[in-house]
Amino acid sequence: MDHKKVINSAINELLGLSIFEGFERDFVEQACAGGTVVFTEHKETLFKFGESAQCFGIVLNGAYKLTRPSKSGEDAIMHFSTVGDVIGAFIMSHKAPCYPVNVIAMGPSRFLKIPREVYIEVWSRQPSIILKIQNILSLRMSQMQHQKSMLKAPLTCKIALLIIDLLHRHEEAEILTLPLPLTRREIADNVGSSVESVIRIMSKWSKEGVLETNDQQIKILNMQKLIELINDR
Amino acid sequence: MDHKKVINSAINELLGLSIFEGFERDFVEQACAGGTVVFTEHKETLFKFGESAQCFGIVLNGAYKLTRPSKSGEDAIMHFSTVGDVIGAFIMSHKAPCYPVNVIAMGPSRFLKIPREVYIEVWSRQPSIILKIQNILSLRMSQMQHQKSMLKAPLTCKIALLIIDLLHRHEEAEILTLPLPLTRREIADNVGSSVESVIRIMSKWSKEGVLETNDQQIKILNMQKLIELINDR
DNA sequence: CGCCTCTTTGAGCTCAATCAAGGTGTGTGG
DNA sequence: CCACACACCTTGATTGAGCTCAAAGAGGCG
Repeated sequence: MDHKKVINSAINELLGLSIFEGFERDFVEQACAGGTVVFTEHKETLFKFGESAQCFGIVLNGAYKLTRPSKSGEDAIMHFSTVGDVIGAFIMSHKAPCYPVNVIAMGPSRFLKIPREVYIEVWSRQPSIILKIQNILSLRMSQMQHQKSMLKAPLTCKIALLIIDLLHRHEEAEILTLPLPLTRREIADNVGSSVESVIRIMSKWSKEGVLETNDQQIKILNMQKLIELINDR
Repeated sequence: MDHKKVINSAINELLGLSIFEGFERDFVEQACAGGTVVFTEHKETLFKFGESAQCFGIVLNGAYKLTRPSKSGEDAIMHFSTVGDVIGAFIMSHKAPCYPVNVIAMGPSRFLKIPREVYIEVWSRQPSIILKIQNILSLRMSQMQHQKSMLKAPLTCKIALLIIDLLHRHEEAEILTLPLPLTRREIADNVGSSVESVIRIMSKWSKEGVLETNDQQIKILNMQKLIELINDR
């Protein structure tokens, strides 16, 4: 059966991710029972803010942005989820969970979607996996806090921080290209500024040889400079 | 033995808090094994940012602010913890945990301090309690996200949001006084602005009869107005 | 070709930061 | 008991980082 095959290969991918590090294949299969692999194309919405949350899951491929509506026009971006990130698991244990963010694909992406019941019956009974999730949440939290501590810093710092954070998603230190396609608008919506300001700062960096972008792929040339910017003020 | 008595009365208090709602007294006693009740006076530091985290615990009384150092002078305030809030539990399952924030008392406060081993041996083995903690974390997260979505909103909105959030800590809707003493500087450090700006906005509100403050106790007179401010833009 | 998204640049303006100065209340030591 | 330091609050004047508005070029796509 085709469906079965797809799930199996997805599970193989999962075994390589940090969340299931050290788990038996058997358990992972249980944890993904009833799961389906969803393909989303660029800008397609996976979950919608405020809707009843019947599923959670794991990013297999590509990236998603988590946004919240804000009256002032554009939605604010809360977080960028890349491969291996868990989305929606934190709220599965609520009584009547609603998604606290929109989840929108950035480029074509793949997601393993798992029904809430499986969380309740399998995940939430296994302390080791809840703790893994808690670690993911706590990492996300710590990123947000770092950002928050830079509220009074100039915009350059905030953008530099975002770039460094995204770069640190790779295990390997030598990779210098951001793991996801990123528009200036998305950067602005994440750091809470306007597109124009982001553009002004980044074109200055391009001229100075700090980074280069083609087709929304951002490559860092002078990492040291960015780190200095973050620490300086 | 005196120590025993203190702990016992602390456990009685805990049974009334939402985190241990529906738990047996027996389990709560295990969960607090080795715990000590700590008194901290105003401005005293309970935990220090970056230090090895050997303890976590629960606020019994009063309030604490969680801050992060930021090069630009004053520390940024990440969160205000009031009665029943759990501090530090999220990082207990890390390999070599360090406190990600300073924890500083706001007014004389009481805290039940529990050693890390108890977390590892008791808390982390009990899914129901990990889930409770996850809910607390997720609430805190959701507050931060709400704040983040207001990044582009004018300062008035941010302050109004903070006040409403703190007010919602009470179960009872009719209480209109903030549950903790709050200086203008602390408000500024939380929303990421300067003291002077906060003062300008709040004195305007005082004149308009939206709220009144005496001795750092803030009382809301016109809640509706604040809610409008948040929603308007 | 027209439509759309993304990027870019310039000009002007605004909100809130900064700087400066002064007021009040509390604690501390001579 | 007074002098001093310190924390907090207040108000005014000045300034600047970043926002808004406007206009336009560069792909990509049906």
